[in-house]
Amino acid sequence: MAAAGDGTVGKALEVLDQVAAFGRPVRFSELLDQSVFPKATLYRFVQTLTNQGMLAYDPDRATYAPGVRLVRLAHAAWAQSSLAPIARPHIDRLSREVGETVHLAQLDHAQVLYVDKRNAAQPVEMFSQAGKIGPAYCTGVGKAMLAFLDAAVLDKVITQQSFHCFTPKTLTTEAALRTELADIRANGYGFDREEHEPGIICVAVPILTERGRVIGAISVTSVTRRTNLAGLEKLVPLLRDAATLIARDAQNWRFPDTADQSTGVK
Amino acid sequence: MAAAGDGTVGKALEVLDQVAAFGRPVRFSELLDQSVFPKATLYRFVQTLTNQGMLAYDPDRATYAPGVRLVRLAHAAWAQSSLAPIARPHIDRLSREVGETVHLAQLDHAQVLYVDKRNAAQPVEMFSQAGKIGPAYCTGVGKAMLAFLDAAVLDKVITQQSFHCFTPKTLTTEAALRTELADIRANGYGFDREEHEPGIICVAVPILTERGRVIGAISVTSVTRRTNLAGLEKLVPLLRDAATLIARDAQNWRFPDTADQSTGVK
DNA sequence: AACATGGTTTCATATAGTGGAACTAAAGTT
DNA sequence: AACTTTAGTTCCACTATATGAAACCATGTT
Repeated sequence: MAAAGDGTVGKALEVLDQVAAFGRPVRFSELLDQSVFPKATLYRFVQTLTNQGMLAYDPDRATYAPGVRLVRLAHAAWAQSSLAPIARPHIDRLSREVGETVHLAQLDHAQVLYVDKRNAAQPVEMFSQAGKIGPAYCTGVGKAMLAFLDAAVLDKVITQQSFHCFTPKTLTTEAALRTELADIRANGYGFDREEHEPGIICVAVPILTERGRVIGAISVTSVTRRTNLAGLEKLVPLLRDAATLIARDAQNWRFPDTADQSTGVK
Repeated sequence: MAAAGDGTVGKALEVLDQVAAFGRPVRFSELLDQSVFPKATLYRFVQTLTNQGMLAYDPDRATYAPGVRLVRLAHAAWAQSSLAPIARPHIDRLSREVGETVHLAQLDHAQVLYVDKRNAAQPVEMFSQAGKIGPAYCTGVGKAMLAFLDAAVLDKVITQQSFHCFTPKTLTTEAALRTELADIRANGYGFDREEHEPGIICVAVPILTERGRVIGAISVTSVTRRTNLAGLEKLVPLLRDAATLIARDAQNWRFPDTADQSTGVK
């Protein structure tokens, strides 16, 4: 679990996560039911978060939902610390070249966070995709990233995997996963062999800094009726190129040294 | 000011905002310089926020930036407590009808937060637009929302306006703004008369619940070389219709009562 | 009128945050 | 190489702050 040991702040953020996890506005009592905190404590957290704008209270329905302040903060996060803006041109090109859906993901805690997605055919549907999360142990991008983590970090992250069985092909043991990761590390790329959803396969490569730190992963997704693993494997060079370019750009990315910061909406 | 009196959590979030405000990765010392907190305290906050994923630490450059966890949370915030998903079809239609840029905004603290934008010509560029903030006292959407706030709330919000002068036409006094707001309240719509940027004008209407609570605003933006205020005024009925429909949908919006919450990335 | 149910406030207690100061690491200067 | 400065991290005694049981206040229910 995300270190709940970070004192009061950590606990408050836990509550925030809890609200977000509901996926819909929740009543205080619903939160209370599944909360580890006693009534009064939870109440205070919710109050604090609300008048901080991290939660939004709907007085008509008496419900709480993640607040709009998060949207503002996320804009900054997405623009600065996600790879999305840097990777955008490369993702675009890759998606055009391969004619399939391309995902860009990063690790958030022990989960995969999709920060961008390009669908060959359809136009972009951003926020509805960016920000979504998925399991690390049974997705292409997830495994590609895990494979290149430091041993110590990996150990911690692995303990946090649910190993829930989504399909008959899902890897459900630590041992199986570790074997797979070794493979991926050796090859430099990995597959999702219908481990998360039946009929859905993908190839993924990690995005590594020069120092070898994983900063993300990209993948090309397809369906079994259209192609197979061998078909996807042919795309590896393209993926690798894109990943390399993204890593390079990320490395060189320097932020404007000075300049006036205006409020910024054109 | 956003009640900084919310104990430890409030303080930590203040730090988070501070980092986000930089608009680029920052070093610890830079934060310290402009922080109200003593070194050790600030240090602990930054630590906590970092291992909570709210901040991301770049070891190569020794800098902090808003973390990816925010992106995940924002996804939930955007999907649930912003009007964007509900408003989307109406914004789309409006933008097609008027052939101009349409903005959807909500209030965040005392600022305007743009949660969606539809550009008649170009395709959507989501995260790069949603999440941006702007001043309330000199934008169409801002004034439209302020005009319909409760007196008490408005008083507080007005004290938080900077009244920075962006153009010769910017309203720079509380009195001027209050007069303007009275007008807007009477008419049900308001203009931005190049108050924020020269050459940029817009009409805006508030989005009101049946009970009369402001929940957001929409605007149509144009440039002076293409049209004028009278031209924009003709669009008011269309805007009003859209706003009404959005309000209705927001009112009726009920979230799935039960159903299994899967991890959810297709 | 009695009784839930959902939400808010109080208050004594101790846990958890605070911040001055001391320390270490690394970079710059003489 | 010794010496200073700057940036980042850890210590720890002190007390401000968070805690949560319990009481309380609304509403709606039987």
